[in-house]
Amino acid sequence: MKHFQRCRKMWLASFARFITCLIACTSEIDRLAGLYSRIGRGWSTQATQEEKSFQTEMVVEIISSDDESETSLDWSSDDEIEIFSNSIAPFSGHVPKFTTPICESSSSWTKLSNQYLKMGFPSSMAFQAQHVPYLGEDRKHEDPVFNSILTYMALQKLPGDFNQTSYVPHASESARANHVDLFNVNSAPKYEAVNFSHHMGFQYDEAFNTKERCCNLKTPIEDMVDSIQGLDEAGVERQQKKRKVAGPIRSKTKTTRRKPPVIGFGLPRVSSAGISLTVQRDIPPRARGPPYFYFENVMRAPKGTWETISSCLYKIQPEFVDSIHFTAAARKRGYLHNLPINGRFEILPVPPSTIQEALPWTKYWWPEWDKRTKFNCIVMNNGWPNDMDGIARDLNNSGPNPPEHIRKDVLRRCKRYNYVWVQKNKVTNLKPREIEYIMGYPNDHTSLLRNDAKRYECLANAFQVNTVAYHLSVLKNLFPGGIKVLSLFSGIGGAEVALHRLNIPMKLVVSVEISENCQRILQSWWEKSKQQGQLIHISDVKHLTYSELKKLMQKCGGFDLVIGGSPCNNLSGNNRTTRDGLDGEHSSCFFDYCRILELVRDVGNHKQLFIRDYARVCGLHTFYSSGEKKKIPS
DNA sequence: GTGATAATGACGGCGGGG
DNA sequence: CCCCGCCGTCATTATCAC
Repeated sequence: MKHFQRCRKMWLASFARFITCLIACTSEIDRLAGLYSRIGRGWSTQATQEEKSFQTEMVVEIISSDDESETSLDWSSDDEIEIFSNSIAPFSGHVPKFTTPICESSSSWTKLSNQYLKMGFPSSMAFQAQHVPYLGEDRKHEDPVFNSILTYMALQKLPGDFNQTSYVPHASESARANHVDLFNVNSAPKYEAVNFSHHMGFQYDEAFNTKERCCNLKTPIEDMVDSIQGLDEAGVERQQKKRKVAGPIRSKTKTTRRKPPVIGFGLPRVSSAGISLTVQRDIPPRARGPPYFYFENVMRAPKGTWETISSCLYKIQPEFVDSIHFTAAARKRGYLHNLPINGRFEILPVPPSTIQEALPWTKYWWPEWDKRTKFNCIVMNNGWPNDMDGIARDLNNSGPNPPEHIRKDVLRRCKRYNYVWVQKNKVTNLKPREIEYIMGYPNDHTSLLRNDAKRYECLANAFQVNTVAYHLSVLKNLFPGGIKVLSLFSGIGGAEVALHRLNIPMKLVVSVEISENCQRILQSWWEKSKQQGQLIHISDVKHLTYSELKKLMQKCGGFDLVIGGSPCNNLSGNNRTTRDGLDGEHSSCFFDYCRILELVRDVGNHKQLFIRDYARVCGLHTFYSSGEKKKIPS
């Protein structure tokens, strides 16, 4: 098996290289065509109908895991797709000459700026264009400038929170040497370039399509490889050889059960175009919506955690999704919900899918031996100056070709803290606005916090908007007139931003969030994005008692969606001191989520509540200690 | 008190090798 | 099947300067 896996990897890598060549041609044509056609007609304020329908067509549903009985679910998983995407070289490797870093304090108009002005770009943008490191004598590489300007234009014309005013660098950011912060690139949509993963998914699946295979993640990877074997006969020969040595693969899979992959029920960029697949998901009748619910938490929780979560939430199987399929950073999370899973679509614009697309200016100092194309999970600890200086010291002391052990150590630290290259041999961590961009939030969403550490904390605890929006997109047709949301553990409002990006009107949002900073951020965004509905803040889930909730629901007429990701502090692998599982101080709020969800459902259905219902929901856990017991009607 | 800086492993999945 | 090393992880806490 291991021989075969190695062989499979090699084969997939070679196939990826083939596709890369193919795409290098097609995407360049597409890109240029798109670029110049947009120059002609300008940017549309929103995605065109064609773009929308194309996106919709790309949506198919794929079964992600084996259909075993719920008693023998195995929540651990691996990611076959990642192997595929990671086998691709990060970028071409051609690094244009860039000798003089362009200083942000430069105020003179360059010839190029004037050219852009003549083309009709606003002066502010033309001015910013000269701050891009592509400029200089090597004029072959000015396309990225164009792209940046165009994305900025799209940004300016996007509705709602994406048409913020121009970015003025803070003093601290200005001091960030050589890091040319092409302001709105950070929050810019990515219309201009054909998304690589997107293409990969399309082409990859096309290969299946031509073989008339059902592209189904339930299909063993061996079959997938078989189905595209025609493209690489040599690979098949190698595979067959290995098989002879290693023995029949399928007989082995009977004894060693394949774990479900780290992807959910169909992902847009790893699915096939034009193949309609449906998913039969077993949701017990008593769990069906409305009201709908959506729960999120870390995938790599201590053993048994997701079994407990599932058993408390109607034994529905969670879908495990890595946001790496939606943006440039990994974020392995479990999502448990009773939403429909057919008819999902991605929100536009799609975010950049690689580091190089998200932060293009880092390419120039990016050493060829750093093969990263994706960030690891965005966490609170982003490294510290001493560590970054240490990397520079190590590399400077080791000459132009650092030895293997130095490279390995540097790479390990870069991966751990998501460092990016901003000078020769110099790295720095991601800045808050860059994280906002990758996480799918509007520019400066958290900027009212002056403390960067607090911003990092808020963002590390937030939803990845594109991923969540993909799941919530099915609500668009269900609630055309607007939706009433109970948002538990709202944080910085990932769910709200996602709904807004989906253009689903929020008639009412009751946000339960204990952090005042997060409340302020959500309130600020709510006003800034000119929401028409009502936003109510509640400070703590513990305050949302039966009587309070009943009062609330009588006033508003019930909720359509209960959404939230309970605190992960005691579940995260990063926690070295208090990783206590669901019994932990913070993570036990999960049981409050269950309690409130059940209340919403029962009050909404005008059911009479019994103590045994609470006991069922809460187990023998925290609920009875919160003083609520006395208020339970008997 | 606040903010910046810096240091602190364990756990579980995974894959290679015997 | 087991062992072992590698890898990644919505974090917490002590210390110091202001």
